[in-house]
Amino acid sequence: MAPPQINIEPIVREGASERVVHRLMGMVKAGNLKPGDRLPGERELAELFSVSRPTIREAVKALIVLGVLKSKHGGGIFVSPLEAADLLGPVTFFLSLRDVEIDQLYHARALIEGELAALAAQRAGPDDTASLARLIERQEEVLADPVAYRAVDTEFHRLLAELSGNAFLSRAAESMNVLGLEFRKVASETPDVISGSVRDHRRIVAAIAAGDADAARQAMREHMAHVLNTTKKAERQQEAS
Amino acid sequence: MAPPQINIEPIVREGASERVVHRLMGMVKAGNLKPGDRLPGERELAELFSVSRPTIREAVKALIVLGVLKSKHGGGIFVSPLEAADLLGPVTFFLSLRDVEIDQLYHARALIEGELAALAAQRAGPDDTASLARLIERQEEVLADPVAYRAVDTEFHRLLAELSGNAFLSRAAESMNVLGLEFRKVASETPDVISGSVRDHRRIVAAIAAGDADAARQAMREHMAHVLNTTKKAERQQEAS
DNA sequence: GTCAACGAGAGGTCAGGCCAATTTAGTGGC
DNA sequence: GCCACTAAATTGGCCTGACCTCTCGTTGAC
Repeated sequence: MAPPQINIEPIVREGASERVVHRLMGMVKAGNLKPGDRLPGERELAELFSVSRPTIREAVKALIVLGVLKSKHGGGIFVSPLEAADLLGPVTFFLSLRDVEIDQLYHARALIEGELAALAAQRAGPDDTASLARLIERQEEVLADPVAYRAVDTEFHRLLAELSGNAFLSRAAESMNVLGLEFRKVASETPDVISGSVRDHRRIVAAIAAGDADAARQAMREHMAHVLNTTKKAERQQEAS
Repeated sequence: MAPPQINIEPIVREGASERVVHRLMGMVKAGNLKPGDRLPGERELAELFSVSRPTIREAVKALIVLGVLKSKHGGGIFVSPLEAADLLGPVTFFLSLRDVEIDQLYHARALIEGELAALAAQRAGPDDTASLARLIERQEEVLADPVAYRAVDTEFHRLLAELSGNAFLSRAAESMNVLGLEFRKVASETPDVISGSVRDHRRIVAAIAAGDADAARQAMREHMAHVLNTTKKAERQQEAS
């Protein structure tokens, strides 16, 4: 066995752009740059750090993808609000990295979305339940249009997640919803399947409006079970064809 | 009030470099690019995506900072192992630790880890419970070494997740464990805190060995509550200093 | 057969320029 | 004097082309 704890770290020479990334990250973390602050222009930054503009652009771009900075074309570069929800993008990415087992996916969704519904029931006010009700009305208007329905449906789950107030569960639910979309072929979403979903949604909202967390969780879990059923049914039909 | 539901989203034109970022991330997610794979050269990528080399470099650099890619000077660009720590490390760097968010994080962990424990209780065989017991023995050997304990603890939760058989919940639990690591300062993990955790672990394993899913879930949730408590206590002490 | 030196190819960086969007200041009308 | 409109300066987005350094495969000498 090799001698322990050699730690030959220093071989990793830190390139210019990485230095810039770390310097900027440090400034944000230390509070020298606060959310909403505007950074100097790229040309100016290049001079400050004694590097070229492409190098600055690489570093800034990386921090934008990380969610730490935001840039407005022609406006400038700003420090993003740094809220949990904005920074959890990589979680979504990480969660999307698996071969999808449909039963597992919906077990996970039922658990997480159910909890989101329960949390929403505890926190939602009259305005919130009104917003949910409006979304359901819109769902009813597009029963015959699977594409439009899917958009409103996603919006429904997104709002529910927001109402839960838990950014971590929201992210997890979002990624799993996206994963589920892969399987829920649009073709399988017939008007009566959709109207069944809308019925589920209405029960969920009713429980939330009543402030009944357990009922909301239960309703959401049943909804997920229904979605799983129709998804698997469509899957079988496709295989048979 | 402004007219409702205008939703002028589409203004957000997706720049060239962002398109490249998303395309590459999509290829990784879809499995077209697997960990360890080598990407075409920058010049070649530029031609493939019909953009210039600096644009490619910006996108690649961003994905490197994100932990999705790695590059070796003179060697090429490779897909990274895509492990949770790599992908989420940069994020935890910025997650400001407001009490509310710590509560959210542990609410989420309790939910997901609890379900993992319950699933494990339903599926684990004698060999599995023996493995879990062995890990607990190792934990007892390092009560006084927080760093070593943390490694074994992570291994314990990882094995539990594997036994659950649900890849999505496993991933979600792993992400949240990594996110929580930033807050659980090693310094706060004193021997008696650790021995408390080991006691929790033993109760969890006992429930799993008995095949009692509800007891396992409950034990795990209490464990999470304990961890949350000590984490917040350490946080307060640090603020006071 | 082994090993060292060489070179093709890869990433890292730089310089300079054009385009597009935004901001802002100046100008004109009211 | 105030406000709306326009045009120039500013800023990010992207490209071309070049040079450097490092890696690795190959080739040649030993």
